[in-house]
Amino acid sequence: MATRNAQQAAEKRRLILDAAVRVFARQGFHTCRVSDIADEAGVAYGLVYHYFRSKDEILDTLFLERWNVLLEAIREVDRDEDPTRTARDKLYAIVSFIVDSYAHDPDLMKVIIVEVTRAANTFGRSHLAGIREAYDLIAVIVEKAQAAGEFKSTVTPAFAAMAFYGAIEQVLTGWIFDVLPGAPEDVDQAKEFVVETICGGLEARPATV
Amino acid sequence: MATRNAQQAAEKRRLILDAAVRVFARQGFHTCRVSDIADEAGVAYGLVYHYFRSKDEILDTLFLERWNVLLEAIREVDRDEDPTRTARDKLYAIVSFIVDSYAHDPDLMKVIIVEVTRAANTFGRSHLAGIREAYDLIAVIVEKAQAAGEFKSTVTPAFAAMAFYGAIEQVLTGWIFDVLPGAPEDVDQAKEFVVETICGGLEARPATV
Amino acid sequence: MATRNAQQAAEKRRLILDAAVRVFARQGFHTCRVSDIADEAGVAYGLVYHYFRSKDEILDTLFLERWNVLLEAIREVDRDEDPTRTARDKLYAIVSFIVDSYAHDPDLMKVIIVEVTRAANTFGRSHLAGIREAYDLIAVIVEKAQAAGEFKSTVTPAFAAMAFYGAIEQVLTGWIFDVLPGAPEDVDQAKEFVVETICGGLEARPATV
Amino acid sequence: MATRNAQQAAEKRRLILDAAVRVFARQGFHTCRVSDIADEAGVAYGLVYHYFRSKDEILDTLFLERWNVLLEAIREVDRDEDPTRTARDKLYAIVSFIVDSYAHDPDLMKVIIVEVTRAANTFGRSHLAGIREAYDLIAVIVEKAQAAGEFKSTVTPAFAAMAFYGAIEQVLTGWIFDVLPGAPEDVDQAKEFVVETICGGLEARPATV
DNA sequence: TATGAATGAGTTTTCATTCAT
DNA sequence: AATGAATGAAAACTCATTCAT
Repeated sequence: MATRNAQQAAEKRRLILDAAVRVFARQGFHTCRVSDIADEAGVAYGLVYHYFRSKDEILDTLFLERWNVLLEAIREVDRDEDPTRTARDKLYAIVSFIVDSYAHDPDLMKVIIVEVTRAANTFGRSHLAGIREAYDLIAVIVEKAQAAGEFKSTVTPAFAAMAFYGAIEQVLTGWIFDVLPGAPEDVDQAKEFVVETICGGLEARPATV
Repeated sequence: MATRNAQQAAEKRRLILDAAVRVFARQGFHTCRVSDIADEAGVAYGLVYHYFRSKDEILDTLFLERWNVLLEAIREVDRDEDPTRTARDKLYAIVSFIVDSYAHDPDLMKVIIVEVTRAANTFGRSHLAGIREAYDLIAVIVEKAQAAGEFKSTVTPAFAAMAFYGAIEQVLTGWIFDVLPGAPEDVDQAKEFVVETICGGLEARPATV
Repeated sequence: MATRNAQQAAEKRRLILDAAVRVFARQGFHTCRVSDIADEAGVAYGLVYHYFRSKDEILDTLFLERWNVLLEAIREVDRDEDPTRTARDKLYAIVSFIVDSYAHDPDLMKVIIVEVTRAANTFGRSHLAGIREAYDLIAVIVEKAQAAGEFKSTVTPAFAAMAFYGAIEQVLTGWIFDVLPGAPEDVDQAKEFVVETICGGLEARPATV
Repeated sequence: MATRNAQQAAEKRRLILDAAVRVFARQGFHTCRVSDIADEAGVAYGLVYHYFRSKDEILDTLFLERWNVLLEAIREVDRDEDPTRTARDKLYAIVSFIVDSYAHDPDLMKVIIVEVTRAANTFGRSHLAGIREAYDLIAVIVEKAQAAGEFKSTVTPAFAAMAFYGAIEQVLTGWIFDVLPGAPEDVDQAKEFVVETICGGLEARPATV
């Protein structure tokens, strides 16, 4: 019985979180009201405050839920000790995960990027540690590849990580803003494009003998 | 006399704009109050509304002023018909301009990026045309380079432009968030780094004979 | 339970409306603040906005509530098909209703007249259709009386209606401004006075043989 | 020279007053801004405050200028000791003056009526003495007519004066609101209509033998 | 757990009035 | 006399959060 109720409660909570994603994506965190979330979820106003301490906590929850999954995915990639796996392949796995996340739930990724990751003054600041960890994990991959000779050492790993992550986020932004074609095949191709651009570079290679 | 007054008025207006940059950079657009701007500028509350219709208009003005300069700079690069000038060199000129803009007035660039360029729900949406123009101008450079054989045609120009611009903005974001070293020499080196990463790629090239 | 709450909510709404009547009557619509209404009602500031979208909406509500009752009363008089009922009697019923309304709630009638009916630039303009309907209904009574020979046809019905209604409103204004004696017996007598003046005229009739 | 300047000053003052009439009539006293008046007059903002202490003072000036002329006109009518002149004739002279005032400058009469005469909470209150004097002067005419047997004594003079004045103001209101035809011939006819209604009454008189 | 009424601090914006030139 | 920039008090309205039921 208690379990039953606990489960129902968890479902209501999820209902509110999912509604919040749609509302934040549509109107933006600052522009929407708590009542918009309640309306979207079809629950009473006050119930939102039964499950969450504040409006901020909803966004925090949303971000952390997803970001921890992302971090775990990157850690998993990094943990792989298969010596035959290239850095390019690892980076591909990361773009792939992020792009698939977007394809699966564009609203959620939009909220995470627009309201947290890129919000230098508000949520970005308070989640900096978590965000930074992603950068660092990517940097480690680059660092190892440089040590192994797969990557050149012309740029610092930290910098390379930022360029790589920035390219990904900007592509998602392109889809969000509708300035980049976002059909399913484009989304898939984007994974290759990012890796090819960052790893292979845009320049044509001189013919090798 | 009239000239004198007009000039003084223009200076007051500038005073307010400059104060707004500092306040927006420090507290964020949504979090600051109009009175913070007035206080920072050392003028009376109402004077802000004498020169600007609304708080929004201040940010719009700030963005447009700088963004038009940026667009003009990119157009200038694009316009250059010197056949010996490589695309890599043109892209370098663009990163250089943006990075120098940041070095010259970090607060202003922070505001432009954080509050406009990356604000998908509010100002970013309303300035989309201007933002998009920058992407398009960069895409044209890539397209020409592909046609000339300098760049591979593996990725679309539009995509390449996003990756390039995203890498730049992420580097600035790194400085803003203080997760990337931002000493003067780092700032200068970043120009090379971006171009080297995007044009040359991270991967070590196979030895050419 | 829900009924209980709905009823209590309706009572709070009424509390605010009644408080608004007193405040508008005392200070005038433009001169009072929303906080004055909240204070007078003994509720929190925000509650006013929980029940009404704006300060304007409060006055609109107040006006419409009462004016619709007035219109219905006039329609009722007009609807009466008793052929023995004179136009003078019908007009008496109308003055009577309006004057009794004033006697019953002077503040409300003051607000309606001062802030709506006579406010040509603001609320009067937006409620013109409703106000006009009252004039028209009165005009119809006059028209019928003219056709039946009870009234002379020297003035147009529309004009007669305005003169009649204007006389009434001015009497109320006299009470509001305290330039006309407003004791209970005066109020009662005013009904006769208006009808006698408008129907019978001020002039002494030549002796009839 | 000084005279010249004084005259020019007087003209500027008049320019502002005339502009204020148009602006008050169009937007209403409460809704317009002092800058609207300045713009309409084509003078600098601050000049309004050179000639008038406050926005209120402009309306006060406008009202008093015209109202004193009106009072003088009524006094003149009253002063007339010609024993053959009927009260009906005197009342006709008063309606005539007011209606002609409206025909000559509708905006000014609109402002006086809407913003002062009928504004029980603001200007009406402060100009009550002047307004009341008009009522009293009319009442005296009625009183004398009653004493002379021209008018019946069924209603008090004060009451009759209010009914008479109310009918006039309502007719002007009808024109202002555009619910009564206001062509030149209608305006002229209205004079007869008011007097005929108030003095002769609406009812058909029984045939006299 | 669920509801939605109640609270009141906070913020933008307006605009009459003053004042330096 | 004339200008219009400068001042700042005032007020409507918003909305996150609390609370009684």
